[in-house]
Amino acid sequence: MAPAILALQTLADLDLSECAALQSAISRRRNFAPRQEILAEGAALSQPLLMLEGWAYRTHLLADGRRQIIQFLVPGDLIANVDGVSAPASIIALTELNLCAAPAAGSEGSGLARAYAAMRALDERYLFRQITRLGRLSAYERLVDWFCEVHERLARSQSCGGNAMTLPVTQEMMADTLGLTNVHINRTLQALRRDGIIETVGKTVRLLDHGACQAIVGHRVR
Amino acid sequence: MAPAILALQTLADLDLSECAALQSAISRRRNFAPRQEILAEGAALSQPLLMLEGWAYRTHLLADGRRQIIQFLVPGDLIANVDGVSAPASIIALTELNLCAAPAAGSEGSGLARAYAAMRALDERYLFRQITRLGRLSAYERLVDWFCEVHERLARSQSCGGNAMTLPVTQEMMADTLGLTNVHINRTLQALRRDGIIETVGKTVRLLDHGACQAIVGHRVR
DNA sequence: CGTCCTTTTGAAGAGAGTCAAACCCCGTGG
DNA sequence: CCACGGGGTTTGACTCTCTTCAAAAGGACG
Repeated sequence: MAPAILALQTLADLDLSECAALQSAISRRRNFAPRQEILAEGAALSQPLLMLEGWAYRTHLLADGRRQIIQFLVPGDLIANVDGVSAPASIIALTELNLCAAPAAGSEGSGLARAYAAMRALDERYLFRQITRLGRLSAYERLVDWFCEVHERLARSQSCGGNAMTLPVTQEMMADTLGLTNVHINRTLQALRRDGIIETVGKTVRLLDHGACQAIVGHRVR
Repeated sequence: MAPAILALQTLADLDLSECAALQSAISRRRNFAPRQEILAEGAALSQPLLMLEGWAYRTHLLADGRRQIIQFLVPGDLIANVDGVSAPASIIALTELNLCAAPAAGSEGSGLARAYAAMRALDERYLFRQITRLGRLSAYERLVDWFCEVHERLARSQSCGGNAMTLPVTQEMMADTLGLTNVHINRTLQALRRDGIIETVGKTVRLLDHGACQAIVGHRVR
């Protein structure tokens, strides 16, 4: 089963015709190479897209070269559109990736409509979380919180095995995501390894002590 | 004309019946006192709301007392809901305020539907901007950028005269919005006054040199 | 095996935080 | 009318997290 369908099914039950519509859309998927721009800032998008496989990221560039990565997009994520409104940030493929047009939701209360709505609500929740992370967490806490979030999102499409996940993300990109420098990311990762919070093998990160993560981040009141 | 209607009209043309529906909703508005909670984090919201008058803010609290203000809500802003999904952050009235249920949009391409969609897109754009602000701007730049954004949003409902606007916001709240401390906000405001960027009289702020603001913030690539 | 990207390390510096106290404004009540 | 109180603002001195700059080391790949 495609990761994207798995992710949507965790949000609402999809009936057979909806799964068929998804499969049909998937059969008309588009492929992107790493570093390829999926959507330019300021461009219009004629239809919502659904991430199928691979990673992308949404980013803002400042004229002096500073970059802020707004969020990463993983399988199951939606790229919403509003007719006549231009994209507020560009989206760039991080890995080889596939996406397709998100099939129409049908009637208001349909499973697909509910799944889309839930996914959009989740998306907003993650944006709020990113704001809190940047505004009020220390570097150490930002990394832990971010790892937890990424794990949660990958788990939704079963794209990670247990507590281990493979992140196609350089330390410089983590820095641009978390509002830090690559140097400081590097040092903070060392601290996390030293403290037995994570274990890294190449690009694979294992969250060793999920309880400790919750404790660190978990002063976040639900 | 109600500020909220003015704001929506800047986003899409509304026909007479839509204005009437808005007026009717406004006649059934609800009033909130300062500091009153409009929506608790984790609570469900049965219908979307429309801000009519006054200010509110959306906020996250951490268990150790740290606070992040996600965004301010001003007249014309929508508070979206998704059935069965709980609110990701609480909303609190900052001033005496009025809001009402957002009237149903009618058919897909109606003026009201387009206005709502455009407002939601704007909202997302401001969230992205807040992320970039927190992640990549200095304290000085954050304040300038934030003042520009607030001005733009108030102007939409004609809630500010020219370049002057009255912000019912303490320096401590600015700090919790911009990821800084109240002490540092205070010192940075002094720098802005010294540099002739802003002028303050009580809670009223005047943006003196809109060009300079654009230049400071304007390395933001459109 | 050389090249390019990424990670790692060191030393020094700056921006923002912390703590504590004074000051100011403004509404309240004696 | 003025002392009182309380939130908000301002100031000073000191600290610390994170940045900057530069260079070395590691790894993947043609």
